[in-house]
Amino acid sequence: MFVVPWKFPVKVSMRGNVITKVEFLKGKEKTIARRPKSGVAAALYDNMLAYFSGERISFNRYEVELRSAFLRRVLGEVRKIGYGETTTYGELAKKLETSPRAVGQALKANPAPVVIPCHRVLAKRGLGGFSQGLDVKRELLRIEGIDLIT
DNA sequence: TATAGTTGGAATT
DNA sequence: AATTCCAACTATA
Repeated sequence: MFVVPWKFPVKVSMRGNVITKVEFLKGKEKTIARRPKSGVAAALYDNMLAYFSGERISFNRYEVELRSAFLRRVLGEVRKIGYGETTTYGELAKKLETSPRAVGQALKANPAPVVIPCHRVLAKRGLGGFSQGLDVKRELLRIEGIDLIT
């Protein structure tokens, strides 16, 4: 487990080389940022720092622990969304032949925001929701240069 | 199994 | 613009 310093510090939990959880602290908890010495964790830490400073980073090579097959299906599709691009719940639902609501649920259950870019999935009108807080979602979109209309 | 709740969307008033 | 219905999935009892 390690924490990446940012506007909203990011806490990353891992088991081996697999990411199990990513969360934003938003100043609620106090955790000291520290950098892993080596391995996948160190690479991820560096990638995150670069990402938050505006570099076009892809986290697709990192493995994330996903419980259900449905979650893997939906989030797998989400990971195909490129940097700076967006899609909607409806689009995903159509592609996966499911309902927009089910997609929303899967995204809410996403254990690793940022690594799996669920923030690039918006509602058809406006900007859906975000389990870690909408302020975080807006900030992430802003970093990638996506302008919100509403 | 039954039921209610979801980061939605479309239809209807 | 506000309300109502729909759909696929999950969590809970």
